[in-house]
Amino acid sequence: MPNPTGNPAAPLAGRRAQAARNDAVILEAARAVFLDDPKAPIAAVADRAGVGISALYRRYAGKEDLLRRLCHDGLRRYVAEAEAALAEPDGWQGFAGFLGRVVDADVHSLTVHLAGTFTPTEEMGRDAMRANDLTVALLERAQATGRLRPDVVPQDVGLLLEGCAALRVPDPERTRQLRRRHLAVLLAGLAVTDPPLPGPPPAAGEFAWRWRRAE
Amino acid sequence: MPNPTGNPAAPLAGRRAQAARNDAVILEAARAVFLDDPKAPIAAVADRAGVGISALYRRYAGKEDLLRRLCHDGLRRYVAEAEAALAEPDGWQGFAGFLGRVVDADVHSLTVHLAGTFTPTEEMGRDAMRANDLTVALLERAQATGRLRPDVVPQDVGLLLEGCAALRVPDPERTRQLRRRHLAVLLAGLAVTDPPLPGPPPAAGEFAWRWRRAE
DNA sequence: TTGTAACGGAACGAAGCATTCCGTTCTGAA
DNA sequence: TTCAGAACGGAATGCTTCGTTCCGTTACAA
Repeated sequence: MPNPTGNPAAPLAGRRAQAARNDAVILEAARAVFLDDPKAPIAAVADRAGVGISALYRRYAGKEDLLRRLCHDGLRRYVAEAEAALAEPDGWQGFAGFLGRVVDADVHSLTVHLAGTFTPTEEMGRDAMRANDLTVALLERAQATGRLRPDVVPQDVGLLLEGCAALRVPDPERTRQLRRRHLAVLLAGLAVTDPPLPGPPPAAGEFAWRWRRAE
Repeated sequence: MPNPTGNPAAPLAGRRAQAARNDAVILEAARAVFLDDPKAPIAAVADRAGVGISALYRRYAGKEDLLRRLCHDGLRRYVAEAEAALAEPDGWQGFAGFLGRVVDADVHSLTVHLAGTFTPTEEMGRDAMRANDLTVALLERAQATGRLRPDVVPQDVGLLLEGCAALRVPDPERTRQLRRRHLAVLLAGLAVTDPPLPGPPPAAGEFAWRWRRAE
């Protein structure tokens, strides 16, 4: 009985409304806390959300459940941004804008840094493959414009994002600015063909181990 | 009595020699372990070194002592590399080569990632200031050649290094290769003046908080 | 008025970890 | 050959942290 008033459009009120709002508050708090420290105790999330621990356990079976949810949300965000970027007419603009938005959203910390702390679902596996396909498409389209150096491979994208995500200061907005600055250097370096990139480029399955559960 | 044979040039032998060798083995193990995980238990260091825990405590008053030593060594390495780079005739080559060697040596993980886990000594403070001065000199010299974009500031160097240090895979040599690849993109982006870097550049004392002890 | 969804937070138990302690081994000088 | 002690291995200790459970309370809905 999701809406006891019988009016499907009426906003929830009273305790039910508070509970619904808590769903969002808790998720947001969890995002902030685990972004800051992937090993943070679950009590820190409750504190940040301003709720008790039981409010958390009412919604998630355990810490692993919450982590999985956060990671999956990040993955979905990545896919959504990539799809939006593919709709952009200019291939290079689409690629560059995509990176900027993904860096801003801190998607990388949500996915890679949390990987290994839970066993992924099958749906996450599918979404990850889709994310990979979209990345390839985005990259090839950008390279087709001639503005993106031809010797970057899809796996490089993840590494670029990781480099940006590593930058972190206490103030989130300042963090965003510094990452954008870092990304600007990287993009300038990607828009140039000389000198070519050194070393064996990262291979397709080279980072799969990240998703294996830490033993 | 460092050399009981009385011969100053004779190599140590027997138990004393083993102990001297252990000094190096332990330090090397600590480096590897804490590079991999700054929060690693001290027992992991002993395991990796193939010694017992007491061999560690014989040499260092506690974990904090060991961490401080490791960090200070990294700082000294940074200073040494910077001095060597200043001796190089070409300003741009000196700068680029410096970054490469510092990335290879993983100095950044040794310093910033370990910061906050111990109270620094005064000597470390002096060395840090010296490192800063050398970085400024290196940067200005590179900019004077016209090959380095004029809108990078000394604090950007630390951020570049941090981005590279974030990349890590199980195999150390592969890690080095991937970081070099990342650095190549960054250097290409630094060698170009357009577009200018966005956002307020990092300020002088903006990262001092990293060195305050975690409470 | 009352059943109950939602909650707050103390309590519990397990795990991890820095440090200490003690018994053992081996060196090197007498 | 003897033996004091440097060097060491690793179990024991005591403490902290953390995930999860449990129970009493609140306030809405009927």
